[in-house]
Amino acid sequence: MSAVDDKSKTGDETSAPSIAAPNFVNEIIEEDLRAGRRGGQVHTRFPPEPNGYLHIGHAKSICLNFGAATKFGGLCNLRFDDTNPTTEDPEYVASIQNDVRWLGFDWQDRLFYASDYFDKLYAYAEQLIESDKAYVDSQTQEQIAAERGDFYRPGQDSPFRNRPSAESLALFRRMRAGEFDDGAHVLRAKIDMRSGNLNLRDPVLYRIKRAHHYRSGDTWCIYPMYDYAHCISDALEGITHSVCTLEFEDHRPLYDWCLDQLPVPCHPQQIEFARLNLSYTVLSKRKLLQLVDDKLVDGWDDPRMPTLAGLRRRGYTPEAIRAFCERIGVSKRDGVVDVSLLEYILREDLNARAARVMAVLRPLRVVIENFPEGAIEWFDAQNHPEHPEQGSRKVPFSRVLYIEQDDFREEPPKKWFRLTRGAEVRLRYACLIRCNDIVKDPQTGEVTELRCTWDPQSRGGTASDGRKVKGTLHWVSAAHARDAEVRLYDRLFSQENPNDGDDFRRFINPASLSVLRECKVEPHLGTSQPGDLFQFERLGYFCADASEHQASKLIFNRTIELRDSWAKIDGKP
RNA sequence: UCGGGGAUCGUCCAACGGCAGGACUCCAGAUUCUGGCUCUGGAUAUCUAGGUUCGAAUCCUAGUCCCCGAACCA
Repeated sequence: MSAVDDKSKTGDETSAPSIAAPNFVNEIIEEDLRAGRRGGQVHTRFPPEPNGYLHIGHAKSICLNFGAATKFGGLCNLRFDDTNPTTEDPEYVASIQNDVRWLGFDWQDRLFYASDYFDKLYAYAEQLIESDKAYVDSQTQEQIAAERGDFYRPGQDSPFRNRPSAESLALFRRMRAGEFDDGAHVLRAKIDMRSGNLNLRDPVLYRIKRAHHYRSGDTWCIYPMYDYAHCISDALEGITHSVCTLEFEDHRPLYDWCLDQLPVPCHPQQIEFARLNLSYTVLSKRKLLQLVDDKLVDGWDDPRMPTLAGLRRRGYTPEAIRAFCERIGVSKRDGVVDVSLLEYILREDLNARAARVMAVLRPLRVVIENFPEGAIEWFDAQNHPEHPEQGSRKVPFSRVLYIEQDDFREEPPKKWFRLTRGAEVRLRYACLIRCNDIVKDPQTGEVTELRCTWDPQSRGGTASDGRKVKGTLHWVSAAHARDAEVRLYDRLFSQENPNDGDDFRRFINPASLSVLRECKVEPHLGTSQPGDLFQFERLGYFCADASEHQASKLIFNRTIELRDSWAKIDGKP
């Protein structure tokens, strides 16, 4: 895991999240404020369970919750919903805090854990029993399940449902004291076994689970269930608007029921929105975990992962992710956002900020025959043509250069602007060259070298006689170039909806990563630091790998290609 | 067959009884020392059927389709 180290900010840019765009959640909050409800306060929370890394779907929720708080002058808490010790891990707790901070949000001193409320939750549970709103059921899990009925048949009351509350209380205390085996008893709410909403058919509130909790250790052997713990945690923190995803919609009556039975400080309003789905991507914790466990990717921060850690290592900026979350909006319709929107916003952000450099990924040797051996010309190259204030740098030019193999074709197709025998092109920021001859490997017939001449009158890139060339190529001087490894990342899945079939893993794109080990980059890149972002001119946006890049071994990740309209033309018949 | 939710360009989001709009994608063109960026133009939508109304994406009625729900997961 790479530390939070945001190299992506340029000096004059602020990382302050922009004000949340209007959406139906904000409209509800605004209306509450207008009507003077909830004491005129806005207090939200982001409540992850620490059982996996955060992904871009969580970013939507984070932006919504923190964004609403910011927009209305309120607060947003970070709370770990850690009520299931068997799946949770401190590694996740650390990564989640790291990622939320990196995204640009601040919970200040309001970092909470549901596990810190275990005492209070337990005391409330005793109250529930005393007021005959909950009872201890001593049936097996199977019996309870069978009794619950199904969608079409009502449930049946448990034989223990009318157990005297004193008896339930005594049993519950013994559950807590560790006198029973796992599963021997559960605490259930006494609601309505015939409800059409299965969540109200006497849901389990507490279960016995002898598992070591990463925070509370072995203090507890009973743990509260989500429906019971979440609403009370919200109330204890004074949450006004409890925003969650659509699948909790029919849990809302239970959320409200619990709070109605107890003398909690307040009764937050649960509001549900549609979770993010992205084309060519999986966003379920289960599947992401499987990718990691099965080593189909290189960990949670593999640059192909939609995790915030993966996106960060890939070269995404927090600003781009936030802009994306704003742009997709918030609604109750479940849909699939086209990943090309994410890519568009990424390019938009990177185009504005990334310094331009030249790098040759698949080198083809070029000899400038009329350029003296050992001589060097230094040309001035702009760091960012759209931001001249970012200055320029000197790039060395000499007799032997490298250009991209893709930029030469012996038999050029129509509309070919690049190099071919007899053609003239510009080397970016340098000069015009013409290709006179080609050298081939006598065995393979592969083109191994281009023999060219330069026009000394075109120094800087424009011909003295005003003649135009259509093609401009990037290049590096062979003698001055640094070697680099470049990792070309592409979409992890080749199927638009990888969740479609029986096994999402068969849609993994076999070309999602290809490693190029013989790349040549301009000397300037020798001083680049892990995390630095660049545009390799004419190729795409790249970042120095956050964990493996070093001065002695340059490693760049391709964040995203530049749009390539030539590929379209070239691809046509 | 039960409960909850949702249906607007290919995709996402707007329009809150008064000209269906924006963004992405796609197509065409201009510009360009990045076949990038930028700019211009174009294509494409109100689930269906009735009703209310001067006027309906919006209100009413009846359908249709899609999503979620039967963990001692969250």
